[in-house]
Amino acid sequence: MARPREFDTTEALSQAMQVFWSKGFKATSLNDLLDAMGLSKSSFYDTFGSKHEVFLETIEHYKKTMTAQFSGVAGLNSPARRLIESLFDRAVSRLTEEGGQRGCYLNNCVVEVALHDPQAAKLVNGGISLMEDAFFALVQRGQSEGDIASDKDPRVLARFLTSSLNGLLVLGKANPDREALTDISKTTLTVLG
Amino acid sequence: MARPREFDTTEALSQAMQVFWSKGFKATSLNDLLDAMGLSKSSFYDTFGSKHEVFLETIEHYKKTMTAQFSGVAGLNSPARRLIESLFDRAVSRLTEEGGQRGCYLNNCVVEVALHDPQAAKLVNGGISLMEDAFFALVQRGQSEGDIASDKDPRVLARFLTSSLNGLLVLGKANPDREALTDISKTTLTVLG
DNA sequence: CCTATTATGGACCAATTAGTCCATATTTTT
DNA sequence: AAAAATATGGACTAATTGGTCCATAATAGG
Repeated sequence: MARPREFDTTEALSQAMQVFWSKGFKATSLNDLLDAMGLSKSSFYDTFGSKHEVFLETIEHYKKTMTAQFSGVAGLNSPARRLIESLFDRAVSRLTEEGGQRGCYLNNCVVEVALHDPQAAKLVNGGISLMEDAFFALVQRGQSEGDIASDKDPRVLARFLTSSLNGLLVLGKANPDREALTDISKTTLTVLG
Repeated sequence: MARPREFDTTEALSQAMQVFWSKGFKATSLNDLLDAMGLSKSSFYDTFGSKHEVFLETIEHYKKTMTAQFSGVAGLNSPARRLIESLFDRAVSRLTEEGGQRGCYLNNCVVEVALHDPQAAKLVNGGISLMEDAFFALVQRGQSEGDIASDKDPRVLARFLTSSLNGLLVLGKANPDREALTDISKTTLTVLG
């Protein structure tokens, strides 16, 4: 019918997310976004509507990529318990890398914005649920594989792991001390039995 | 020598902290501050210098009040383990109260600001250390009282508790579901043995 | 009374904010 | 060739931002 879009929308969204992730919603200016996304102001508003709408879409985008990653991990045929451990290990590694202190995007969004932006809050909550569900599936598998104590409620363990991972990421953001983070990570995993 | 200050500086600081706590640093405007602190712009700048300086001072202020609270709790002669439990209980209660979802001020500051504000980051880190130290003292006491497993490194436990409490607060901010939060809290405490 | 300090309010500032509008040019499909 | 959609850049807006400056008034101690 007409001229096709020249830029990749999800790629642009991904770039926008990077900026929000690093600077937060409020501290990200329109120009920051335009630079990162490589768009003219006109294209930006034509395609995305407003700063806030892009923001909401980046949360959705994050959920998609995160679940893709998670289901990738869960699909590996290593023991589920090992997979859980490696998730925590990777978190510690990332936090102690240079520039790896951005934490979890959902986490950042909760803290900065959840209280005053119900739309964002809802999306973020969905994301956290996905995280919890992923842990839930892994815990169940771990229990049937015999690597995780079966007398414990998998839903409770999943919640605990979700909370712990978030705590780890916040603390690591504040002070990326590998030893302390490893301590925390290992202690957390002892709960699995 | 001269006319004395009419307002209470630490009271004003406390009010400023409330605003930052609710809205975050960036989203708090100068007018928000003036309203909350009950100061004229002139008095504000005379006394505090700038928005950023007030912000830093609110972090210090928080540390003072927090440590006061903590040492108040630690001074009680209930068993240390009970005190730790009650800290988590209170967190859950607060989170499930109306308007109790602001989380931990230090936590909020870390997430929003630590990456781009080294001065704030340093202060916040100090605050988190205080928290960890408070847990450390309680854990040690709990171990000598026989209520906490003595074969575990108290420093490690203290770090774990600090991280867990932060995770709990973030998750509760996202979704103040009493049942889920209680699950997490109880699971966390099982680590104490 | 004099001086030092504080308090207040308003004028003022330059910069930045998100967002609109428009005219123009470029591609595509029919 | 025409229609439909996209791209671009620049002009423009109204509001808000943090912050300065100043003139004036009140209040304390020496």
